[in-house]
Amino acid sequence: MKKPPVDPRERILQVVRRIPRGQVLGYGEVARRAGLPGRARLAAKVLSENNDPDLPWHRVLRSDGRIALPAGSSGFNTQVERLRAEGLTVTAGRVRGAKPAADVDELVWGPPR
DNA sequence: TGCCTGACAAATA
DNA sequence: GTATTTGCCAGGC
Repeated sequence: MKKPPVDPRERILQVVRRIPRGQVLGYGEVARRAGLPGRARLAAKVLSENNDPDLPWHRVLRSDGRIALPAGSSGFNTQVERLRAEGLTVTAGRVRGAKPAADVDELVWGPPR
């Protein structure tokens, strides 16, 4: 079986990396799928520390479906632009047209046996 | 070792 | 629908 990284940070990055284009996840959801229930804030910190251009961090939103970063910020601007580029609609920091990536579990943990 | 902060979540008004 | 408060856990100093 595939053994996921032991480092919590790596696991979170792994989950975020498997989010399909046009789909989004919440910090709490990402943490839970990474095997770290209740570590939503840790996921946020990890994303804030990350510097990987290939990491679709912009697909990670708050439980309210809102952009986590403050409107007007550089990160906020980038996130909105990227989401729109994927066919989604962003209004007032809110994301529309996107649905929770429920099938990410299989993408992360491999084939569903 | 102890205190403060944080790209959060859920509940309440 | 938004604004506030409380709780949870890890990381940094």
